[in-house]
Amino acid sequence: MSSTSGKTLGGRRAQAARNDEVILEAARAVFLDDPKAPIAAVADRAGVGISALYRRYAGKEDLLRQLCHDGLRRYVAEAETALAEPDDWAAFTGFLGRIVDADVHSLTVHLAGTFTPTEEMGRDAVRAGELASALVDRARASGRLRPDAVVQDLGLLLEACAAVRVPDPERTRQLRRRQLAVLLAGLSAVPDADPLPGPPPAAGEFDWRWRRRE
Amino acid sequence: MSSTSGKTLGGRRAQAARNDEVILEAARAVFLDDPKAPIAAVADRAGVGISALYRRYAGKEDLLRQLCHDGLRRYVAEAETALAEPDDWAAFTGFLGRIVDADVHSLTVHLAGTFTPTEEMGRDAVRAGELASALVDRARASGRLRPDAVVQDLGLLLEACAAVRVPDPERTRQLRRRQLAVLLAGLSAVPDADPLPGPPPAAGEFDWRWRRRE
DNA sequence: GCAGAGCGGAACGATCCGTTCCACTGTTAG
DNA sequence: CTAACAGTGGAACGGATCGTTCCGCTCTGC
Repeated sequence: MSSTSGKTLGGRRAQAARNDEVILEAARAVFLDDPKAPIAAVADRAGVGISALYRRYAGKEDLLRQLCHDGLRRYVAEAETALAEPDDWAAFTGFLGRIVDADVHSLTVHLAGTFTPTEEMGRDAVRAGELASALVDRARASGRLRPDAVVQDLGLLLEACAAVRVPDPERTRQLRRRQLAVLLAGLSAVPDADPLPGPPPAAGEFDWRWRRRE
Repeated sequence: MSSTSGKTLGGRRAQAARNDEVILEAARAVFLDDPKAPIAAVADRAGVGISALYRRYAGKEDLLRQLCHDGLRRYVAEAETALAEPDDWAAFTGFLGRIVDADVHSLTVHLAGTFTPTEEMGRDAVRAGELASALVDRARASGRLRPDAVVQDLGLLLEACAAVRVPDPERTRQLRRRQLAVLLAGLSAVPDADPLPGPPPAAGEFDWRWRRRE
């Protein structure tokens, strides 16, 4: 098609550039469905050969790390968006809705432990925690969130939504929304409610997920 | 020790009888932790050799089937116990608490699809569904359960609790109890509550889990 | 004392999977 | 026009894993 440089490349270069995107998309879909899927499954799904993968990533671990880091960045971005929302409760629920819809939890937590994390990921994880804390604090201060809810309950909530899973992705999204609605109703402040039982989840209690497994 | 027949066997026979129990217990623990653990892990955990396993079960599939069926029977038994409880809401919540504590959900659903089920299991599954329906209907009729909750929401709830998982089993139980409390609060009837979104989970929508995977 | 039930665990064969490697193809610089 | 080569498909390789079998040993029950 067109020539040496400019917006739209033609021929081989364009195909390569498009493959960058196609491969990442396929990897997301495949590893979301099964965190320990073989790398060949990603290639198949993307409709490319295995070489196309290894040209871009040093190995499986590299791809997984990138995918997970993308999820983490998305989490941070959505949290920042939410903090800009004036309504405290809407910020909280809107944030969770978007995270659930985008399946960010599966991208991060379920992939963790399959690779050695970078230091930058550690920093982003800390930042994610801070932002989440801010959102929870605001929601609690607004009086809409029950007083005995803590930040770590977000982890339980997201895990609960991510656990919902049927073959059809769109139906999965609907059912997760329903699950989220139940959980949010359960986390809403109501007068004379029984307090939540047991010691609340503590900071760092879920850190083991990030340590290398296997 | 003692002789040919009687309550307490001594020696080899006794060891064999005890192994029956030890092996089942080890299998439960191992496969609850990882549904596709190798069979050798069960032997190790039980402190026996692999032969001791194969003497009792035709193969891995056989063991998994038995384990799953045990879970199903436990589910049915707990549901029957619950139906005998006069207080409608206590029957409902008590049932769920016991199922969550015993991790029956992991024993059944997470093991399903790894073996070809027997007809008897099919019948037990139907019965389990009927009993669960009865419990939900009673809870809803009592006015304590929100009107737009359906039986299949129990599946989502149990999945959500089973998804909570930390290395320490006792702590896992505590956190699951907390999760259960949130979900039950969310499923409780409150005046002027927003209805749950989306088409509710339908009958048979989760049957695919029981079809053979891999 | 002996037949054999019960057992431990090595060995085997079948997959499965990450990674490497090579032949091929269309593009692009000169 | 053509030589180099970036980009690619996919076969092949080596290692790991796991279910199952098998053999030799022990200790019991008669």
